[in-house]
Amino acid sequence: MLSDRHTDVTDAEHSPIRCQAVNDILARVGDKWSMQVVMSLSAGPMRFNELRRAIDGISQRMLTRTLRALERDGLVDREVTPSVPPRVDYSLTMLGRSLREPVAALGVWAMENRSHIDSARARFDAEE
Amino acid sequence: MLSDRHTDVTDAEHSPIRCQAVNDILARVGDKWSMQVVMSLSAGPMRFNELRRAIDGISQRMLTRTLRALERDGLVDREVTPSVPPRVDYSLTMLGRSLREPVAALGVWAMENRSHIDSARARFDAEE
DNA sequence: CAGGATCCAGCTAGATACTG
DNA sequence: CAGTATCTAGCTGGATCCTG
Repeated sequence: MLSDRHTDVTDAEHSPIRCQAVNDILARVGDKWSMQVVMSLSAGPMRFNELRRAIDGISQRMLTRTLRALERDGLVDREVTPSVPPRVDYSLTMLGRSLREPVAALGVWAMENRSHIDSARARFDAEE
Repeated sequence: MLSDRHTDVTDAEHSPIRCQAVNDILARVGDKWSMQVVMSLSAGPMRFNELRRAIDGISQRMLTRTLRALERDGLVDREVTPSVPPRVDYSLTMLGRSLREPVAALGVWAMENRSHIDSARARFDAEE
Protein backbone atom coordinates (compact mmCIF):
# COMPACT_ATOMS: atom_id res chain seq x y z
CA MET A 1 0.00 0.00 0.00
CA LEU A 2 1.20 3.47 -0.86
CA SER A 3 3.86 1.92 -3.06
CA ASP A 4 5.66 4.74 -4.79
CA ARG A 5 7.39 2.96 -7.60
CA HIS A 6 7.68 5.43 -10.41
CA THR A 7 6.59 3.06 -13.12
CA ASP A 8 3.57 5.10 -14.06
CA VAL A 9 0.58 3.03 -14.99
CA THR A 10 -1.46 6.06 -15.88
CA ASP A 11 0.79 8.61 -17.53
CA ALA A 12 1.03 6.78 -20.83
CA GLU A 13 -2.74 6.59 -21.19
CA HIS A 14 -3.46 10.15 -20.14
CA SER A 15 -5.02 11.15 -23.45
CA PRO A 16 -8.01 13.50 -23.62
CA ILE A 17 -10.15 10.77 -25.17
CA ARG A 18 -9.43 8.28 -22.40
CA CYS A 19 -9.98 10.91 -19.71
CA GLN A 20 -13.31 11.74 -21.25
CA ALA A 21 -14.24 8.08 -20.97
CA VAL A 22 -13.10 7.93 -17.35
CA ASN A 23 -15.12 10.99 -16.50
CA ASP A 24 -18.23 9.60 -18.14
CA ILE A 25 -17.94 6.39 -16.16
CA LEU A 26 -17.24 8.22 -12.93
CA ALA A 27 -20.31 10.36 -13.50
CA ARG A 28 -22.29 7.20 -14.20
CA VAL A 29 -20.99 5.34 -11.19
CA GLY A 30 -20.28 8.19 -8.82
CA ASP A 31 -23.83 9.09 -7.98
CA LYS A 32 -25.43 8.33 -4.67
CA TRP A 33 -27.15 5.01 -5.38
CA SER A 34 -25.96 3.30 -8.58
CA MET A 35 -23.20 1.25 -7.01
CA GLN A 36 -25.34 0.22 -4.08
CA VAL A 37 -27.89 -1.12 -6.54
CA VAL A 38 -25.22 -2.94 -8.54
CA MET A 39 -23.70 -4.42 -5.39
CA SER A 40 -27.09 -5.53 -4.14
CA LEU A 41 -27.83 -7.24 -7.45
CA SER A 42 -24.50 -9.06 -7.27
CA ALA A 43 -26.10 -11.85 -5.27
CA GLY A 44 -28.76 -12.47 -7.91
CA PRO A 45 -32.00 -11.06 -9.34
CA MET A 46 -34.19 -9.00 -7.04
CA ARG A 47 -37.61 -7.44 -7.22
CA PHE A 48 -38.32 -3.74 -6.80
CA ASN A 49 -39.41 -3.65 -3.18
CA GLU A 50 -36.80 -6.24 -2.30
CA LEU A 51 -34.14 -3.81 -3.50
CA ARG A 52 -35.91 -0.99 -1.70
CA ARG A 53 -35.62 -2.84 1.59
CA ALA A 54 -32.04 -3.97 0.90
CA ILE A 55 -30.72 -0.47 0.24
CA ASP A 56 -31.06 1.55 3.39
CA GLY A 57 -32.42 5.05 2.95
CA ILE A 58 -33.22 4.98 -0.75
CA SER A 59 -36.54 6.52 -1.76
CA GLN A 60 -38.85 4.87 -4.22
CA ARG A 61 -38.34 7.66 -6.68
CA MET A 62 -34.56 7.40 -6.54
CA LEU A 63 -34.64 3.60 -6.88
CA THR A 64 -36.82 3.92 -9.97
CA ARG A 65 -34.59 6.57 -11.50
CA THR A 66 -31.39 4.70 -10.70
CA LEU A 67 -32.70 1.43 -12.12
CA ARG A 68 -33.86 3.16 -15.31
CA ALA A 69 -30.47 4.78 -15.79
CA LEU A 70 -28.65 1.48 -15.22
CA GLU A 71 -31.02 -0.25 -17.62
CA ARG A 72 -30.50 2.42 -20.23
CA ASP A 73 -26.75 1.92 -20.06
CA GLY A 74 -27.10 -1.84 -20.39
CA LEU A 75 -25.84 -2.60 -16.88
CA VAL A 76 -29.13 -3.91 -15.52
CA ASP A 77 -31.82 -6.07 -17.09
CA ARG A 78 -35.51 -5.52 -16.31
CA GLU A 79 -37.87 -8.46 -16.70
CA VAL A 80 -41.60 -7.91 -16.33
CA THR A 81 -43.99 -10.73 -15.50
CA PRO A 82 -47.47 -9.43 -16.32
CA SER A 83 -49.44 -10.90 -13.42
CA VAL A 84 -51.69 -9.48 -10.74
CA PRO A 85 -50.01 -8.09 -8.77
CA PRO A 86 -47.27 -7.32 -11.30
CA ARG A 87 -43.82 -8.79 -10.81
CA VAL A 88 -40.62 -7.13 -12.02
CA ASP A 89 -37.23 -8.72 -11.62
CA TYR A 90 -33.98 -6.79 -11.93
CA SER A 91 -30.65 -8.46 -12.57
CA LEU A 92 -27.15 -7.53 -13.66
CA THR A 93 -26.24 -7.97 -17.30
CA MET A 94 -22.79 -9.31 -18.19
CA LEU A 95 -21.71 -5.72 -18.68
CA GLY A 96 -23.01 -4.87 -15.23
CA ARG A 97 -21.19 -7.79 -13.68
CA SER A 98 -17.96 -6.87 -15.41
CA LEU A 99 -18.13 -3.42 -13.86
CA ARG A 100 -17.93 -4.83 -10.36
CA GLU A 101 -14.29 -5.77 -10.78
CA PRO A 102 -12.78 -2.28 -11.27
CA VAL A 103 -15.21 -0.90 -8.71
CA ALA A 104 -14.09 -3.55 -6.25
CA ALA A 105 -10.50 -2.46 -6.88
CA LEU A 106 -11.52 1.03 -5.85
CA GLY A 107 -13.19 -0.50 -2.82
CA VAL A 108 -9.98 -2.24 -1.80
CA TRP A 109 -8.10 1.04 -2.11
CA ALA A 110 -10.79 2.75 -0.04
CA MET A 111 -10.53 0.20 2.76
CA GLU A 112 -6.74 0.23 2.78
CA ASN A 113 -6.43 4.00 2.83
CA ARG A 114 -9.45 5.12 4.81
CA SER A 115 -7.35 5.75 7.91
CA HIS A 116 -4.86 7.86 5.94
CA ILE A 117 -7.65 10.02 4.60
CA ASP A 118 -9.33 10.38 7.97
CA SER A 119 -6.14 11.47 9.68
CA ALA A 120 -5.30 13.84 6.82
CA ARG A 121 -8.72 15.45 7.24
CA ALA A 122 -8.31 15.73 10.99
CA ARG A 123 -4.90 17.35 10.51
CA PHE A 124 -6.24 19.77 7.90
CA ASP A 125 -9.26 20.74 9.96
CA ALA A 126 -7.13 21.19 13.07
CA GLU A 127 -5.21 24.05 11.45
CA GLU A 128 -8.52 25.86 11.24
CA MET B 1 -13.71 -8.43 -21.63
CA LEU B 2 -17.18 -9.17 -20.38
CA SER B 3 -15.82 -12.38 -18.86
CA ASP B 4 -18.64 -13.99 -16.95
CA ARG B 5 -16.78 -16.42 -14.77
CA HIS B 6 -18.81 -16.83 -11.66
CA THR B 7 -15.89 -16.56 -9.28
CA ASP B 8 -17.23 -13.48 -7.62
CA VAL B 9 -14.57 -11.05 -6.58
CA THR B 10 -17.06 -8.77 -4.93
CA ASP B 11 -19.68 -10.87 -3.22
CA ALA B 12 -17.45 -11.95 -0.36
CA GLU B 13 -16.60 -8.37 0.49
CA HIS B 14 -20.08 -6.97 0.18
CA SER B 15 -20.29 -5.87 3.81
CA PRO B 16 -22.02 -2.63 4.82
CA ILE B 17 -18.77 -1.25 6.17
CA ARG B 18 -16.88 -1.83 2.93
CA CYS B 19 -19.72 -0.42 0.87
CA GLN B 20 -19.71 2.68 3.00
CA ALA B 21 -16.03 3.08 2.22
CA VAL B 22 -16.61 2.59 -1.50
CA ASN B 23 -19.37 5.16 -1.50
CA ASP B 24 -17.23 7.68 0.33
CA ILE B 25 -14.45 7.26 -2.20
CA LEU B 26 -16.83 7.42 -5.14
CA ALA B 27 -18.27 10.63 -3.74
CA ARG B 28 -14.72 11.95 -3.33
CA VAL B 29 -13.60 10.89 -6.77
CA GLY B 30 -16.86 10.99 -8.70
CA ASP B 31 -17.25 14.73 -8.88
CA LYS B 32 -16.70 16.72 -12.00
CA TRP B 33 -13.09 17.84 -11.58
CA SER B 34 -11.15 15.87 -8.96
CA MET B 35 -9.85 13.17 -11.24
CA GLN B 36 -8.92 15.61 -13.97
CA VAL B 37 -6.80 17.44 -11.43
CA VAL B 38 -5.18 14.24 -10.19
CA MET B 39 -4.48 13.08 -13.74
CA SER B 40 -2.99 16.44 -14.66
CA LEU B 41 -0.71 16.34 -11.63
CA SER B 42 0.47 12.85 -12.60
CA ALA B 43 3.15 14.34 -14.80
CA GLY B 44 4.60 16.39 -11.95
CA PRO B 45 4.01 19.51 -9.84
CA MET B 46 2.04 22.33 -11.38
CA ARG B 47 1.14 25.88 -10.44
CA PHE B 48 -2.39 27.19 -10.08
CA ASN B 49 -2.82 28.87 -13.43
CA GLU B 50 -0.89 26.12 -15.12
CA LEU B 51 -3.54 23.68 -13.92
CA ARG B 52 -6.25 26.12 -14.93
CA ARG B 53 -4.97 26.13 -18.48
CA ALA B 54 -4.40 22.36 -18.54
CA ILE B 55 -7.94 21.48 -17.48
CA ASP B 56 -10.30 22.62 -20.15
CA GLY B 57 -13.42 24.37 -18.92
CA ILE B 58 -12.67 24.51 -15.21
CA SER B 59 -13.46 27.80 -13.51
CA GLN B 60 -11.05 29.41 -11.08
CA ARG B 61 -13.48 28.92 -8.26
CA MET B 62 -13.91 25.22 -8.96
CA LEU B 63 -10.17 24.66 -9.28
CA THR B 64 -9.65 26.29 -5.89
CA ARG B 65 -12.38 24.25 -4.26
CA THR B 66 -11.24 20.99 -5.84
CA LEU B 67 -7.62 21.55 -4.84
CA ARG B 68 -8.64 22.38 -1.26
CA ALA B 69 -10.73 19.24 -1.01
CA LEU B 70 -7.93 17.09 -2.40
CA GLU B 71 -5.46 18.73 -0.03
CA ARG B 72 -7.76 18.15 2.91
CA ASP B 73 -7.96 14.46 2.10
CA GLY B 74 -4.18 14.19 1.81
CA LEU B 75 -4.17 13.47 -1.91
CA VAL B 76 -2.53 16.71 -2.99
CA ASP B 77 0.28 18.72 -1.44
CA ARG B 78 0.24 22.54 -1.55
CA GLU B 79 3.56 24.35 -1.34
CA VAL B 80 3.62 28.12 -1.05
CA THR B 81 6.65 30.19 -1.99
CA PRO B 82 6.10 33.63 -0.47
CA SER B 83 7.44 35.80 -3.26
CA VAL B 84 6.06 38.65 -5.29
CA PRO B 85 4.14 37.58 -7.24
CA PRO B 86 3.28 34.59 -5.04
CA ARG B 87 4.05 31.10 -6.27
CA VAL B 88 2.07 28.01 -5.26
CA ASP B 89 2.97 24.53 -6.45
CA TYR B 90 0.59 21.62 -6.27
CA SER B 91 1.71 18.01 -6.42
CA LEU B 92 0.37 14.55 -5.73
CA THR B 93 1.17 12.98 -2.39
CA MET B 94 2.01 9.28 -2.25
CA LEU B 95 -1.61 8.67 -1.31
CA GLY B 96 -2.72 10.65 -4.34
CA ARG B 97 -0.41 8.70 -6.62
CA SER B 98 -1.63 5.39 -5.24
CA LEU B 99 -5.19 6.35 -6.14
CA ARG B 100 -4.35 6.55 -9.81
CA GLU B 101 -4.01 2.79 -10.10
CA PRO B 102 -7.61 1.78 -9.25
CA VAL B 103 -8.90 4.78 -11.16
CA ALA B 104 -6.88 3.72 -14.18
CA ALA B 105 -8.49 0.28 -13.90
CA LEU B 106 -11.86 1.98 -14.15
CA GLY B 107 -10.50 3.91 -17.12
CA VAL B 108 -9.54 0.69 -18.89
CA TRP B 109 -13.02 -0.68 -18.29
CA ALA B 110 -14.51 2.55 -19.61
CA MET B 111 -12.49 2.41 -22.81
CA GLU B 112 -13.19 -1.28 -23.39
CA ASN B 113 -16.93 -0.99 -22.82
CA ARG B 114 -17.77 2.44 -24.10
CA SER B 115 -19.22 1.05 -27.31
CA HIS B 116 -21.43 -1.41 -25.40
CA ILE B 117 -22.83 1.40 -23.30
CA ASP B 118 -23.38 3.68 -26.27
CA SER B 119 -25.26 1.04 -28.23
CA ALA B 120 -27.30 0.07 -25.15
CA ARG B 121 -28.31 3.71 -24.78
CA ALA B 122 -29.22 4.01 -28.44
CA ARG B 123 -31.33 0.84 -28.22
CA PHE B 124 -33.07 2.05 -25.04
CA ASP B 125 -33.79 5.50 -26.45
CA ALA B 126 -35.04 4.04 -29.72
CA GLU B 127 -37.94 2.29 -27.99
CA GLU B 128 -39.54 5.67 -27.39
C1' DC C 1 -46.52 -4.58 -6.22
C1' DA C 2 -44.31 -1.39 -9.02
C1' DG C 3 -44.23 2.57 -10.14
C1' DG C 4 -45.83 7.81 -12.22
C1' DA C 5 -46.55 12.81 -11.09
C1' DT C 6 -45.66 16.93 -8.29
C1' DC C 7 -43.55 19.92 -5.34
C1' DC C 8 -39.71 21.64 -3.07
C1' DA C 9 -35.11 22.18 -0.23
C1' DG C 10 -30.34 22.08 -0.67
C1' DC C 11 -26.22 21.58 -2.98
C1' DT C 12 -23.14 22.24 -7.27
C1' DA C 13 -20.96 24.80 -10.11
C1' DG C 14 -20.54 28.84 -13.33
C1' DA C 15 -20.09 34.05 -13.95
C1' DT C 16 -18.49 38.16 -12.26
C1' DA C 17 -16.06 41.46 -9.50
C1' DC C 18 -12.48 42.41 -6.34
C1' DT C 19 -7.68 41.78 -3.46
C1' DG C 20 -2.76 40.99 -1.23
C1' DC D 1 -0.26 35.15 -9.56
C1' DA D 2 -3.34 33.08 -6.67
C1' DG D 3 -6.79 33.49 -4.82
C1' DT D 4 -11.71 35.42 -1.94
C1' DA D 5 -16.60 37.06 -2.10
C1' DT D 6 -21.12 37.23 -3.98
C1' DC D 7 -24.96 36.04 -6.75
C1' DT D 8 -27.57 32.76 -9.15
C1' DA D 9 -29.29 29.01 -12.54
C1' DG D 10 -29.78 24.34 -12.63
C1' DC D 11 -29.54 19.83 -11.06
C1' DT D 12 -30.08 16.09 -7.25
C1' DG D 13 -32.61 13.94 -4.37
C1' DG D 14 -36.34 13.56 -0.69
C1' DA D 15 -41.47 13.73 0.62
C1' DT D 16 -46.00 13.09 -0.64
C1' DC D 17 -49.94 11.69 -3.20
C1' DC D 18 -51.91 8.89 -6.79
C1' DT D 19 -52.66 4.55 -10.13
C1' DG D 20 -53.03 0.03 -13.04
